[in-house]
Amino acid sequence: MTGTLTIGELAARTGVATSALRFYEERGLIRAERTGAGHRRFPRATARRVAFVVFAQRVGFSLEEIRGELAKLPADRAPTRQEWGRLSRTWQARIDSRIAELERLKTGITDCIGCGCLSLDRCAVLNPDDRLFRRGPGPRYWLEDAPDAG
Amino acid sequence: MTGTLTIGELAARTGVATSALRFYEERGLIRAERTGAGHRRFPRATARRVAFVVFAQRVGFSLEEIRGELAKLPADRAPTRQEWGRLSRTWQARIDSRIAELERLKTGITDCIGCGCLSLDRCAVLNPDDRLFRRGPGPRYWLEDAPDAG
DNA sequence: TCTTGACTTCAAGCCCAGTTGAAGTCGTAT
DNA sequence: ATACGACTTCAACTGGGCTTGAAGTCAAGA
Repeated sequence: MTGTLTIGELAARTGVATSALRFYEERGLIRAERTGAGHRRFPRATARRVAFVVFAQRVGFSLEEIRGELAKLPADRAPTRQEWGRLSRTWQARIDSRIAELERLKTGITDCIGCGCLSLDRCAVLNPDDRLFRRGPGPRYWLEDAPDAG
Repeated sequence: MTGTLTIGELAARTGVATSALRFYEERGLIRAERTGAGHRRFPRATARRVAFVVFAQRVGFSLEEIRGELAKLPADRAPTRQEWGRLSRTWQARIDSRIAELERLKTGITDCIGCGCLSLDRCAVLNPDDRLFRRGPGPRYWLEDAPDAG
């Protein structure tokens, strides 16, 4: 019980590879102090942050989005009940909109594709708010869903 | 009205770039005949297949998974009501399991991360069937969800 | 002393889902 | 005749999310 965790300990507790943890640190999702030898020492609260990263990725958020959410939490201590509550409410709102999209897609496959309605650019299922469906080039432009909403 | 579509026409009808359509053909998701000059001619039913690809990607399936689903449909004519019904039922089952996972994640963020339960490898939210959570190295091992189920 | 194991950095590589660009071929319109 | 636009192939590049490997540092144990 040292109060901090080595990268190996953190990896063991979270199931996330050390290489991934270094990558997350580089990307600003987690932070570590250094020992005299230059070794990382993570605050114990980091395990919760890593868990959040894993969960959020399952939901479909990019690391950059997750970084933005995590920036609202203190890096070196456990969040208060209030702080955690705020975070998890915005998180739940995002999940809800994701679920709503899936529901649309579920009926869309019969109603929309099945019937031959194929103007995807203006499709109400893919593009409910009449936003421009495609935004600029790049591999992942389909996957965004109003990332700045909420 | 030629009965078939050029790649440009298919792109215009679906909103999917010609480069992506060539990529889909290369990956076996769609098929085209060739004119004497080597130009692609797509059966009209291809537009429906492309729509399916776009929808399925929004849900979160990889092109390889989508290829597997599409392989159950005829490439060069519209699917019968039966064929389409079968496909959309398995599709809906997949969406349902995706939604169920999101519901688990939604409560998991407070119940599981919030309370400090951080044994992600054996976490019931991430890994409900007690499957091994991590399967081999590779960037995307979190994202799979029993791809061969159904 | 020497080896082992955990750590460090840095560069390169991998997979996915495409995009981009160069170089060339058609067919039609002017 | 020639220019234009739509098409072709092929190779190289992008971006996200890491992993892998090489080369080095440090502390503890046989």
